[in-house]
Amino acid sequence: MKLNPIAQRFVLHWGEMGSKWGVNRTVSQIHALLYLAGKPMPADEIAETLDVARSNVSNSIKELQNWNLIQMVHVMGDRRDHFATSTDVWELFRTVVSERKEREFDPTIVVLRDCMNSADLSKEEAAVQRRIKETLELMQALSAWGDQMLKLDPATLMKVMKLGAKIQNLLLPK
Amino acid sequence: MKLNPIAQRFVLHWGEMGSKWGVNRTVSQIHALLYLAGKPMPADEIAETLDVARSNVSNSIKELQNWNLIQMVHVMGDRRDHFATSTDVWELFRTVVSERKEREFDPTIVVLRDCMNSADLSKEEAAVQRRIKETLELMQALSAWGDQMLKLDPATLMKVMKLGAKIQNLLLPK
DNA sequence: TTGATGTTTCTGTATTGACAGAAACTAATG
DNA sequence: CATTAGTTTCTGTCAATACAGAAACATCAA
Repeated sequence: MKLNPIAQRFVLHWGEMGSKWGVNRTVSQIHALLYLAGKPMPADEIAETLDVARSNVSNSIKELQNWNLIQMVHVMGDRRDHFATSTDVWELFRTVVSERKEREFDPTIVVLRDCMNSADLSKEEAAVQRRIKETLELMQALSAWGDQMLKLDPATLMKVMKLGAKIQNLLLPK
Repeated sequence: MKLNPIAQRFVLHWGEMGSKWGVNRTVSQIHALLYLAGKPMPADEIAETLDVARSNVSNSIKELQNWNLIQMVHVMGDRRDHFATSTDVWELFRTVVSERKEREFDPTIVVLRDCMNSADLSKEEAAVQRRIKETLELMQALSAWGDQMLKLDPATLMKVMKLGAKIQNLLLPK
């Protein structure tokens, strides 16, 4: 599969973005490719299109599966595993946010709670205790809010976002 | 300055977290340290406390300054520059989100817009064009929403978050 | 059961980024 | 203006990660 200039630019840029956010470049590129392709692709074709080693693709696919971002599917008359991602950008967005939250946000909350419950806490100055507590509270609030937002359907979520800062008008008269 | 066990745990964990999100470990550690310390510290004391090279601290401080996360201050009777960060976790949160957005989110929007305006776009399948468009739209919506949320004061923002999914009740009767 | 096709794991190399230590530089003080 | 205290930049080393290529493994069809 040969990429047109725009698709190429998209895939390459997505790879760079991924890097900046701690995602392996090849992993992001593969996902971008499958998203644009919009149809299942076998691993060897992915490797060829992106010009990376077959084994690299294999490992990256495993990673994407762990992130629930791609599914394995089969094509009639083809023995090979094919891989596909959702073409619904909202669904992808929510999957990414939810996975990241689970593996890189919630664990921090656990650590902070742990700190708050530790016997060692009394050794710290009151101000330090307060700051840890405030950090925990902010993160918990964000976490609970995030969970609820993720449950809303895209259309509602979009409405909420469109509302933007006007939301405070709905808030006050209460 | 010697760190108590809890402070140490906090600082180390913050460093790990940073790494996962593409922030240099020392940079995150220094920021965590200054946050907990709650008072200005000179570079050499930071280096000693975290047990890293003086030069490493110097570079990391520069990075934190670029992120608007720390300020240089001076202490009476001390020639050295001291560095301090806000102890308001909300302010920190907003600074980080806003800086990240500016340098790693908005540029992607620019690239996507560019793609949409490119003459090459017609070479792509209609479905590809649509997906790029949808991606751009989602990111623009998020960006605009983020800008507005960042302008709200912490208390309001907290109320919005507390409201959570109940927000859709305010939305429907409209 | 054997060859063909496809997948996964392993091993070594290369690249990147982090970091220490030294050297160079700058500014303040007497 | 030289000495001291402090900061920044530079250079080389180290560690982590990404990656290619090969080998091992699995599955299917004849």
